[in-house]
Amino acid sequence: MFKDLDPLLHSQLRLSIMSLLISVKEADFSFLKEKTKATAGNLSVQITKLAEADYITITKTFKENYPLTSCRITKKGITAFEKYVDAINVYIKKN
Amino acid sequence: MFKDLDPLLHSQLRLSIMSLLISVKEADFSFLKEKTKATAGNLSVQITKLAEADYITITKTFKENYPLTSCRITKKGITAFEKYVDAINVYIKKN
DNA sequence: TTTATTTGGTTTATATTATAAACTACTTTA
DNA sequence: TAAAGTAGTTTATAATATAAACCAAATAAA
Repeated sequence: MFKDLDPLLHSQLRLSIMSLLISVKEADFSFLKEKTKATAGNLSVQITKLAEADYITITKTFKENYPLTSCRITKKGITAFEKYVDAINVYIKKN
Repeated sequence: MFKDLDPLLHSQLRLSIMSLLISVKEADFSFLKEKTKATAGNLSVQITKLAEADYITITKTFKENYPLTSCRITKKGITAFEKYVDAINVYIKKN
């Protein structure tokens, strides 16, 4: 009846991050923080989890002397997201 | 950008329960347990939470000597569910 | 008929998760 | 050179989900 919802994606913040990365392909920490309205700490934790699952890649560089953390979604991440979308639709599509 | 997802509905089991109640209108404990594959304890906890929020009503009767717990979705529950559907669509609709 | 098993749950203890607060490290500005 | 700002990370705590243990009554088995 109900497919399991990938617990890694079934989290408000991680889902927002993935949703953004699906559309923009690359986003830095500040952009994600602003769009999601998350605290920096929370965002840091959640992108790390997504990266550990290979759903995104995190690249750390410097931009004008400041550290810059950039995120990109991976193929695995896209697949997982699409699977999540299919699964949640079973729940939210009435009847 | 992202609407908040009602935390009461953003739970796999509670969402399954609501999804079922949206379509069947009334369901007893065993039915929900079977469809959701939840443990009885978990199901008991989650329907109680939904009832406390007035998203469902719980009616306890007896059927052939055994206790029978029936659930129905309320208007408030339907509204909340519809709002949740709108919100989650912001996350899962690519672009 | 008393013992075990099943039904239909609830309560409670634990594991997991999410979150914010506190902290680190460095840069810029006054 | 002290204070304030940038860009994060780590950690402590609160909230949540879940399963295990439990309870009460009914039925079946010995």
